[in-house]
Amino acid sequence: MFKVNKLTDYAMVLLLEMARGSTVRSTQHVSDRTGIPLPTVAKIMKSLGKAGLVQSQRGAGGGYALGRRPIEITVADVIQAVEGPIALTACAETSDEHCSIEAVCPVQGKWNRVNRAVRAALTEVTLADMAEDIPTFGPAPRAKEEPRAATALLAPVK
Amino acid sequence: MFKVNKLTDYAMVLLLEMARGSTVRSTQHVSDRTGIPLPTVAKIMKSLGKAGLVQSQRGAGGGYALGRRPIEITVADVIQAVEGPIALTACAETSDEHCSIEAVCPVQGKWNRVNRAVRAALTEVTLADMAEDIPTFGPAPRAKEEPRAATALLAPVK
DNA sequence: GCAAAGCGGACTAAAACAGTCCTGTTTACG
DNA sequence: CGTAAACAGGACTGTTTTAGTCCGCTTTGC
Ligand code: SF4
Ligand code: SF4
Repeated sequence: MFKVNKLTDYAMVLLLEMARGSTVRSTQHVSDRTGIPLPTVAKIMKSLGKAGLVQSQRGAGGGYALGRRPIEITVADVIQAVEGPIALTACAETSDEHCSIEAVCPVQGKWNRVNRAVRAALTEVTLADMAEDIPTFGPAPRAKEEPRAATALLAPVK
Repeated sequence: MFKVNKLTDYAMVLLLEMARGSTVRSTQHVSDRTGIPLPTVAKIMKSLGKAGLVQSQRGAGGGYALGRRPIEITVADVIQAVEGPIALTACAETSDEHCSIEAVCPVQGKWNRVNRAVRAALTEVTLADMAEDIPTFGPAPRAKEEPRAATALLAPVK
């Protein structure tokens, strides 16, 4: 089953939610909106932050906002932020690992072509593409009543 | 670390080795040639066999040969044979799984575009492409002296 | 008939992942 | 200036996947 990490998938959900406005949102808020558990949201946000995909505002009333415009964030960026380098095999040029056969393997480097093709495919699609006609989030938040009083107050924009 | 299964990688090595001639080879032989442990080779061959990528010949002097021409075997084929369907997310069209957010997730289906792009990239590269100027295998077999007496005798071709 | 080889599937150890938690730092605001 | 909200960083743990092995059965050439 060739697939992306579940956390990567979630990261995309979070980013898409955040793409709906440029206000700063707390992890709590985003968690409620998406249904993804709070600690998990926090963890993912940290990864995204390090990669610069989101900006953080610390302190009371703080939270996260997109680090750059949706059209400048590619799926490849998200994967790399959460999972690390995209390297289909241990011997790929983008990898830092090594395989046990590496010394004698005649396939050495042959995967690079595939690797590049996949990366190109992942770089083609941006957050903006995926955000197209996504209306609002699901059938409304989860349980707890809308908890955005605090954050709404200091929404920097709009 | 976005990567393919190690077994998939090995599968490619095996197929590439087999692409060098149309004779039937035993798993033992292929194992010696590639340095991949015998039981592992056997396991991979079974997967490849089910997918039709290799043909098997049972009984004494039996073994495996490619199931079709190298140009007709794509990287996507190999991945699917070993790992199962290529479905980047649980909600992808090619997936048979389901995710916990699926009901309320507005991203639903948005990954299909990415999924298709990746599959296309993987389908573009064939075994023939990867086999280009691969001379012989490594610095010679492993330890044990060349053990191909038996199989060489009944090589159907060439 | 015997031995070589594949077939199917069960099993286990090791690694990766998903999720949680805790301790510390920054910052708004009363 | 104290308090509480919120992020930062990292350790930890239970679960799931993966990689690798093994065994008993079937097929087939000699
Ligand atoms: S050296 Fe060969 S076996 Fe090892 S990762 Fe590269 S292609 Fe795969
Ligand atoms: S429904 Fe949403 S969270 Fe679930 S797999 Fe699809 S995109 Fe990911």
